[in-house]
Amino acid sequence: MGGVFALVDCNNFFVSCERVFAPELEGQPVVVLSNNDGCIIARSNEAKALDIAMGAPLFKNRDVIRRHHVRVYSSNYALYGDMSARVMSVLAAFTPEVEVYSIDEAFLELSGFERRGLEHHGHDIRETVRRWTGLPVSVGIGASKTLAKAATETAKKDLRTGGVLAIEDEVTRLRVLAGLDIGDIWGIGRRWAQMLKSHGIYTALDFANQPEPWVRKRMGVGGARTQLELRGIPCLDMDCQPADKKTLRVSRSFAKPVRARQDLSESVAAFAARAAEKLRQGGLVAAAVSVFIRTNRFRTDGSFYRGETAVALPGPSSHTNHITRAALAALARIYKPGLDYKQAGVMLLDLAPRAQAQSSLFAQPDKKTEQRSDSLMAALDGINTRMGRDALRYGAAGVVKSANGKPQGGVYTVQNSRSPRYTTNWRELPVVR
DNA sequence: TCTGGGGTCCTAGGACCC
DNA sequence: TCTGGGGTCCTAGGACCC
Repeated sequence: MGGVFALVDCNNFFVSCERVFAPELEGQPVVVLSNNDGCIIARSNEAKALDIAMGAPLFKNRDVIRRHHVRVYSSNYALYGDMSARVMSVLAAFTPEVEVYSIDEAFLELSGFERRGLEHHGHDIRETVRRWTGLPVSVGIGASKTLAKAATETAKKDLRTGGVLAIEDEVTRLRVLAGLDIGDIWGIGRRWAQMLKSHGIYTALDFANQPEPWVRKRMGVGGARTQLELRGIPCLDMDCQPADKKTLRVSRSFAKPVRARQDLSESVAAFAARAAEKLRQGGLVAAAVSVFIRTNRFRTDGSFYRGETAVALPGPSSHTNHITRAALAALARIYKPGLDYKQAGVMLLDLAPRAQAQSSLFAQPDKKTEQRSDSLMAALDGINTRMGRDALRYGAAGVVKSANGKPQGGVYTVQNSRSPRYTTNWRELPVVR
């Protein structure tokens, strides 16, 4: 009994996507930046070897970047999203049981492939993805998702594995867990790793062997589940249908602090409009809108302010004007004048499929009004699809103010070194000579 | 000077009800 | 003046993930 779980994980995904279209980056240190070019969110192996940390601010790494000629890219989500879809479709050819876990990872259920040899099968997957997409992946296989994750970690680090490792017997399981730092276990984050180390628990094996009640008491059901999974008892099933989203968020940091209420309102209105658009794309409606604003959270002088509040919509809706109005009402309750705001966001709550959403008893709009406003939204989305995002916007979202001419609806953002959208924009297709 | 964005789940405590 | 127990719902906060 029990399943066979494989995890396929793209190596240094964002960097690898850049390399597919710029092969001269092969062997060079490369990093990819977050929004506003603020943090380093992906690193090539060469960049990792220079001790450039994940999530580190760019400005703290200027020196090492200059000294070692590290190539720096702004993030290009249009490209990464498209490359991700290609990888997932290759994986779907291997088994119908694929769970897309994140932009660069998927779980596969491989029961029945044991006779062929699981590791052999893993190599087959790895080479096929490489051939069809140009992307390198690692494959880990085990009796639970957490063991598959652990196997992938090890396959990545240990070059002798050739990028594929299957945990098929007890000896291998013990060896892998003994070589895995507690903080590298899937489900054990920074805080818990710190807590466990303070109790002398350093490796995944130490943790797996800890008495269950002790783990349960300090780490709750989540910790207990991780422990069982490491022992080879699966607690997490495959989840091939993407779950229905419950919340949806649009937020940005500002490249420059925002103080004026008008500017903040325009940004929040722009986030609300974008959130409503995402909502309609998903065929969903929201019941409430939450807004947050915050000043610089890295300030140490105690001046940090964070305000957040939610406002219920009159009834479940996906209409830009309903959502914007609620967002601005929420903003009015938390805005404090005279502060330098660094970040703001809009979150839509209690999402439900549009088809089964019930109108509130108190806010039943007459059919005609509702139809008219539905077709207005459809027209808005249609134009923005054809002409590019934000071709048409509500006045509340303000005018274009980005530093590099990219329309962002009242938000001040920068993106200085984005690669072309090779695969999703006709004007930016790679040219073969 | 400069520090991402978008999610999920669990738990503890309070309000409220019977 | 004395004074129960249990269930449910909501919220805030904390942990985790990529």
